Amino acid sequence: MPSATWDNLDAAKKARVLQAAMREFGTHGFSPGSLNVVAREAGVAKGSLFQYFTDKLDFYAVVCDAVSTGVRDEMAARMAACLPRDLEFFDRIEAVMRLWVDYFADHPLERGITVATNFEIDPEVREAVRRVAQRHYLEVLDPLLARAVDRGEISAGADTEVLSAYLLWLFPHVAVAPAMPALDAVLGLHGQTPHELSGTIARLVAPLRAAFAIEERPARCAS
Amino acid sequence: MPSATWDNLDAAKKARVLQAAMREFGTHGFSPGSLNVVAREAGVAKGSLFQYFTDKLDFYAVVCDAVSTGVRDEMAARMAACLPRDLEFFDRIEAVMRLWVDYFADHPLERGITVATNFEIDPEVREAVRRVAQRHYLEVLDPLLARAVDRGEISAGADTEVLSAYLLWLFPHVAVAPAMPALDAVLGLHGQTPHELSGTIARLVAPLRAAFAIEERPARCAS
Amino acid sequence: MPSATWDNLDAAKKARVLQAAMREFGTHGFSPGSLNVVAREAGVAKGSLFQYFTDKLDFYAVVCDAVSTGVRDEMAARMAACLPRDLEFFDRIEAVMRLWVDYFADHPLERGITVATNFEIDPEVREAVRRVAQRHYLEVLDPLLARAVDRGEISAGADTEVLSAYLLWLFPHVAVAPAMPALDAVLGLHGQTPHELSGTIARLVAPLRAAFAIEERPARCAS
Amino acid sequence: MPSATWDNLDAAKKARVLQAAMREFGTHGFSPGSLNVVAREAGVAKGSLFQYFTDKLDFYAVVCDAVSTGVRDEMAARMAACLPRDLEFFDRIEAVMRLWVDYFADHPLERGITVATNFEIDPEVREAVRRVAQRHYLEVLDPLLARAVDRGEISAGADTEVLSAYLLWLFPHVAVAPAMPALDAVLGLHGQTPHELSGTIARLVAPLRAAFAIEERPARCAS
DNA sequence: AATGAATGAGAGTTCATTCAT
DNA sequence: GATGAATGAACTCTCATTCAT
Repeated sequence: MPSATWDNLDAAKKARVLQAAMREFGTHGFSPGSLNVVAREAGVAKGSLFQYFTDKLDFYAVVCDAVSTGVRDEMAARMAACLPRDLEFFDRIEAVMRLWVDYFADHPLERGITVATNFEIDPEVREAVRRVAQRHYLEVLDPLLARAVDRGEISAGADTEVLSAYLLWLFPHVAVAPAMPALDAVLGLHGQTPHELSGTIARLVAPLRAAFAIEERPARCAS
Repeated sequence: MPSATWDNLDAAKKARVLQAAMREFGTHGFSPGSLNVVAREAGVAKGSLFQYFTDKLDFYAVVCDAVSTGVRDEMAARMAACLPRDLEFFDRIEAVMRLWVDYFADHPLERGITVATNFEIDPEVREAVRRVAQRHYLEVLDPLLARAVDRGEISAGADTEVLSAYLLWLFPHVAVAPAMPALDAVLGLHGQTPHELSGTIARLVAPLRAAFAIEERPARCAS
Repeated sequence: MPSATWDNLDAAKKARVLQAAMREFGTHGFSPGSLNVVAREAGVAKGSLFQYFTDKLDFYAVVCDAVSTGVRDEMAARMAACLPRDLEFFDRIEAVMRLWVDYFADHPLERGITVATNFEIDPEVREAVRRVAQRHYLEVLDPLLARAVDRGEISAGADTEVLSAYLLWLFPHVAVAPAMPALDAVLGLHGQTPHELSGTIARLVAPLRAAFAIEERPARCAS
Repeated sequence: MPSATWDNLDAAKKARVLQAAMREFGTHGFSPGSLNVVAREAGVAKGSLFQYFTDKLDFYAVVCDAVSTGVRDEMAARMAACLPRDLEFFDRIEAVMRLWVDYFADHPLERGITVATNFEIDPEVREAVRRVAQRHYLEVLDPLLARAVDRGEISAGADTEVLSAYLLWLFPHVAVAPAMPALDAVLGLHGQTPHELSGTIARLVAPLRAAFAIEERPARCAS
């Protein structure tokens, strides 16, 4: 519940504040993130932040909300622009994931907040921040899934909830792991080139495809 | 690199320090966790902590290491005690996962540290803490996987790295999600009864089984 | 010295501002009382307060002045309405004190400001606020005293200044103590019922009566 | 509940802290009093105050307690040293009051805290601070009163509670009013010379004497 | 080896006041 | 005349770390 002051704020200043907050919270997370630093980097008075937001958490929630909304919109646009109309479901998932990875590779600030959102340990904060992000993910995924079921690309009886759960883990994981040392210990996602990532995505999607797709493809997944 | 002083410390005091640290870091994570609180709750002088450890991070690393070692040992014992000799691989994974879930349900302190380890955002800290935990996981998983390949329960050409990656996500997830609101948005893991959890585990393992197992079971997974 | 803007202000808004200020300053006193809160609760802009008044102290003085004027007027009205014409002086004092107590019991806002006025510690603020209140008290008391002397109810040579001083302490004390824990330690004024208060008032007035009245009553005061 | 650290503190530093606190709280009261200022003037680190005391209120309570204990002890000593053995009760009260006034005239710091204690508006703070002071007052007054009753200087049936209440008001009033402008509006206590004060004290005690004393003196009090 | 007092930087938050609109 | 955004100083309180004992 940011104040009207925030809503009506000069767009440039708003952007500066958001940007500084994304950098700070994205680097250190919520609790260790410092409002002093945000204010300084944004070039606004510390007190001003408290005229925009009721408290630190409110501020953080707004930042995360703005980011996940922005990301979803941007992704929707890219999906509309770049994806062929009638890709099979898992091919589409792979394609989206690659767009996703590309986007976050180019947007370290958004990536930082995504990390912070997914790695928040405090229950109250996580609650405030994560539900929104998950909703945005699901609003993109659910229609894709529904369409896949409709078109018979996924077997009617498939456990789509579990599929959702896996995808909801996969998406942030591949977005974030390439820039996060010591996150993924097996596939070596950290530091992979775009080309390598593309391959890794295919490998990661393969089991889901094997398990869920009505196949005209081979079900076994070879390395 | 804890000091010799720490290594030679009276066992009871050592236990008190570890316990207090588990509670504090497990509740708030590394950075917001307070050494003041740990010292107070452990009943040792604040200064003593700095004679045992070089700094906060060193301390934290030792705590996390101790926990993940302890968990692995305990799990190894339980697996030896409770698991039938010749379970098929995925049946065994499910069984282990249930043991895992039971263990963490009864050990909130260890669960807390597991959460903190998996949700650490600071790269330096994560590095210090997470590699160890992952190594312990893999030391349990890898032999199981190797045996499964040996016994032909997994197809020879299967992408076992990807399987590892999935399992490495699944294990902490099911251990931790039941006690963490707003973590899992789809399957409702939070607050599930042991019986429900058992079913959820089966659902989560099903796709991996479908994708990787040499089947005598049906490959499709229905909800 | 409130501005003309304040004087000409829409009566309803004026009332809202005064009311909010009474609540805030009456609860916390001058220095800890917050203009932010007053403005918010009154539904006026923070800046407006500074158009009505030169600064916080000016504002506070106006509020206190308004309250003590209002109280005096109300008390004058009640005295005219409720008091028999020819009560003896100390009987009248007791009666007035009971009216007084009743009034403040029903007017927590006015009571709050009375407390704040009497408990202000900062000399400049106290000066600005207390002289007015005392003048109002004395404008009520002095005529009563004068009449009493005139009518021979108080001995001609009596030290009426001292009597004034005592009454000037007694009135706010009994008005305020019933609602203030830890003010009066001996008589237990805090939390007394109206009936008990009536008795306490009689006890408190008794020594003054004994010392100052030309007696047709017994001079000793028994408990 | 100050910490052991405080209790064992180097006496000189303790004195510096107490002195600085008396000055600050005595001048501005509890809430507007600044711990920053206290720390600076005492020459200790801000953080140190929080190792001595749990919070500001705890600190303040300790300061007030120390002051009222000190004052009572000093007064007891002076009473023992300066007062003739068998003064009549009200003569004694007057004498004590003069000692009292002298003491506070020479001890502005103690006077400041006495003011702050008696003028605290916040109920929680007042409770924490005032009960102690009142207890100290009563521990001095009650024996005097008891002795007076014993010796038949006060009539057996007298309402000694009311007498206590008056004295409990009189003592701090005369101690404090000479240095506080705008406190007393009638007797002009502010700025009186010691000699004038002595007379004022006699005038103030006179009515109580008239009302309560078994008289060999005239009961009427003339100005 | 153990202690715990001392530190000062920094945390989030509130404040009265200013002034451009 | 009314507004409310902006400010930066000040607030209480916590922190990891040092070091003399």
